[in-house]
Amino acid sequence: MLAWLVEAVTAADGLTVDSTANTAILGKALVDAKGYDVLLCDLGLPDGDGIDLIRCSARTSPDADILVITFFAEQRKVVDCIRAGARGYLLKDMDAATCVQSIRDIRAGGSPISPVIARYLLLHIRPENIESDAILSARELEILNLMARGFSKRECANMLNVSINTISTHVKNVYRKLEVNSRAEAVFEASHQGMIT
Amino acid sequence: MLAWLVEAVTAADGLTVDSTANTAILGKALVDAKGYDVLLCDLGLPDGDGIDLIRCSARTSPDADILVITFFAEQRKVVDCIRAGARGYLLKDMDAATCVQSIRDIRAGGSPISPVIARYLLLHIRPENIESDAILSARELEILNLMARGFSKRECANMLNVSINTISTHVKNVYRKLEVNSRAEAVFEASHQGMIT
DNA sequence: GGCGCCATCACCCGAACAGGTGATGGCTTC
DNA sequence: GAAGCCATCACCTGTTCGGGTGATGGCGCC
Repeated sequence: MLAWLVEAVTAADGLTVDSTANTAILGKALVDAKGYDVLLCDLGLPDGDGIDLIRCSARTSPDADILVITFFAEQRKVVDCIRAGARGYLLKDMDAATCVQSIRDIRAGGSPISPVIARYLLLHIRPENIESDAILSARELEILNLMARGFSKRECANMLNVSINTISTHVKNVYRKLEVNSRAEAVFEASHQGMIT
Repeated sequence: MLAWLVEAVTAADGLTVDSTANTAILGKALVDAKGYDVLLCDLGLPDGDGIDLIRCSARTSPDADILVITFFAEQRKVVDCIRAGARGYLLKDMDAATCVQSIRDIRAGGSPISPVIARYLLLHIRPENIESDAILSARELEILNLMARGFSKRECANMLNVSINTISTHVKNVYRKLEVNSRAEAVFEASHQGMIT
């Protein structure tokens, strides 16, 4: 696999292979040495997790693009890699042309991602909530936001120049609409549904 | 563009073009008629927003795959489309082969996404927070999660089979670590940092 | 013109909460 | 073996919150 990859990249116009490693320890040494533009990284290394390598590279060489090329397609691993700093994720079933094109894409600021992998990422984008969308009034949302920032009812009342009783009423209505019965739960729900940021 | 697309799809083995529309109103009629497997949708329609079409299709034909093919590459639009129900997003700069392959991919459960677009989605995945990661103990996190679900201290105490005083102590420590001083703020912060889901 | 929703305010009560102080034992880490 | 963190528990105080009931005026919609 490594040999195949090196051949494909070397054959491509304008791309050169700087160094290669087939273990996590050797890879770590290459990352520490810096000086690369793109890091192609597998996850299933024999002596360690490739994610650590990604994390390390993201810290020491933030300008380098990290492209994961692996067999693994578990949702958990995919998201972990992205969170660790990977900017592309290819499955080991693409052809040489796709691979080379992906390296060019990632260097151009894009994020080449195999369709199967991309589906996992899409699941992380919160879908629109058809029913419970914008059911809170502007005032209620405003107050809920203040609450999320830790302000008490009395503080909210002062900030909005209304009575604390008014705040209480609004809060109660928020609870009713979100079907919750505590401030923490309301903030949690609202945060989940993207109402507050 | 539409003609080019129809030609490419028709020429592909196993794919047929059911119907086409060049306005949002005509598109709406096709969506209402149902019976399609894949909806290729542009965003820049002359008489309406393509996102409404996506939203409508996602509701009436949830099993159909929606693939956005458009010039637009604004982050806002991209995320809105995904949230509305799109499962793929291609820029209008790919060749016929890529387009056809993408339709096959999306039908196979994948999500073909142009690299430029995918980068926007990656920005929506919360990166690892190197500093403030795992500063909460497992127990504290557990209790914070229960709190976010609306359970009171007493309820938490019963569920975890400990004293309510213990819960109080944990909660206080959470406040100290997150530098907050209310339950709502703690939940908000934790939710923001991805500690609770 | 009524119905619904919004925003505003008032009063009440019992429960919960924040914040403080203090204590114990266990478990790593240096 | 001392220091640090964790998990556990206790008691106290004043404040806040949740929930209930009730009221007013404004605005838009059919």
